[in-house]
Formats: sequence, C-alpha cells, structure tokens
Amino acid sequence: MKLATWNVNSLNVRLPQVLDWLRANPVDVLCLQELKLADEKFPLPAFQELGYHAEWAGQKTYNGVAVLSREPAGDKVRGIPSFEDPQQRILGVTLPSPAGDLRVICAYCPNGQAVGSDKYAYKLRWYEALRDWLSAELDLHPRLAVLGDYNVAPTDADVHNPERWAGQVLVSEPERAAFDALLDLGLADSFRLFEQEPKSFSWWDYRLNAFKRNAGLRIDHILLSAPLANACRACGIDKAPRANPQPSDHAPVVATLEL
DNA sequence: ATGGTCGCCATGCGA
Repeated sequence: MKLATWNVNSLNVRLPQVLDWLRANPVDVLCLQELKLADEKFPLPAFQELGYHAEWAGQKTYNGVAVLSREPAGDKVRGIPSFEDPQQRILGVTLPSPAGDLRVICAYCPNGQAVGSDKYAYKLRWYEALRDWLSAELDLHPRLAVLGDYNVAPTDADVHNPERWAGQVLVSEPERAAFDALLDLGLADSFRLFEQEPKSFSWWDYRLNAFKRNAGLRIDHILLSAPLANACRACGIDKAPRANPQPSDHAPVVATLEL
C-alpha cells in the first residue's frame, strides 16, 4: 500500500500534472494541499475517471486540502475540532486496509511568514492544537498516518544551507520543537526510517533557480504511528514533477507500507 | 545589500 502527499499550489493549474502523476504512480492514497479553490470547483470527475474517490475541504484563493483514495473514505473530519479556524488546513478520513482501518490525516500547516509575526504566532498556536488533537486521534486509531506540508524542516540535514537559514521561519527552534512534539506522541518521520541521499528536499523556492541549485528544504512529511512505521518498507521524494514546466514548488513524498 | 517567482485575481498579498 502506497500513501503519498503533494502540495500542488493550485489544483486548477496543476490538475493535468496531478493526473499524469497518478497514472504513472497509482498510489492508494494521495493527500493534496494548497488546492486554492472553492469546494464547488473541486474536479471530482477527473479523479473518478482514474478510479479514485475523493474528500476535500476547500476555500477560495487560499489553503485547501484533499484526500484521494482507491477505497471510499468514511468518518470525515474537516479542520481541527475545538480549534475554530476559517483556513482550510486539515482533513481526516478513515480508510479500510488489510490490517484494519487506517486513519489518514491530510495537513497543510501554516507557513508562519516570518519569526515574530502574527502569522508565526498563529502557526505555533495551530501546532499546539494539532498536537492535542493528534494525541486523542492516536488513542482512537492505532494505525494513524499524518501526511502533508508541515512548513518545518525538522533538522539541519533537511536544509540546503543551515548557516544561512539558522533562526529563520521554517527552521526556527520553536517551530522544530512544535514538530518534535508530534514525534513525541509516538509518530515517526517515515523518511528517516531509511537511508537517504544527503541533500534530499521536498520544496524549492521558485526564485533564483533554487531547484537547479538544489537549494531546498524538506518540509513535506509522512508521519506514521508505531504499527504503521513497523509496516513501512520505503519512503522517498519524487523530484521529477518539480522539473516539469509550470511545476508546483513542492515535490510528492511517497511511503510504501506492507499491510 | 537588494530582489528575485508564482498564483490568486486585478492589487498587493501570501508563500
């Protein structure tokens, strides 16, 4: 079973690339972030033609998340319960698997803009609410996967130029502590369960030829609860779509589970 | 030292 995540930076613009990628990579589950479209504009028929079901939480212009799956999803949750937020960043679903139900959460964590800004404070508050909610979700669902754009590079190994990035948004200590608090719940960063190429990243700024220079960060992650981490056989980043014309600034991340 | 690119939608803003 393959689970994947991809921040597409506008599903309107990226739909053909997402469809191409799914045809070449027929994963069981694909979590999408930054749809940037209203609910009524979600292109469900295009995904149905490829044999996928879909659930989504959209809004005009900003944010927006979706879960595509081979099997129909149940028990849908939109947003972090008890965290009032007009920004559509969270979608949780339950999916069947040979090992029993799988809880899949698609997350588009706040960017934070700049350390010390209002958006940075919102990011840290949001992470705290996420941790509290995931703690409860883990009690309910032993097989939990949280996939998405976390907007945090967990360690300096996830940063192309740690000296220049030190203390900046996406790598600052409070953000890393907020991310580590998710791992402390018992979730594993599936990418780090395996040997990986040095300088592996999932996001490259559109500016300054960042992709050509591999000047990136690893901020898209697949976190797995212990039973799923034990079943995880591989995790990798597919850089190919980032080299497309009109690419998203993020690459897909894929985890392979033996369930 | 500064600005650089996208996508939104028509202007600056968010990333």
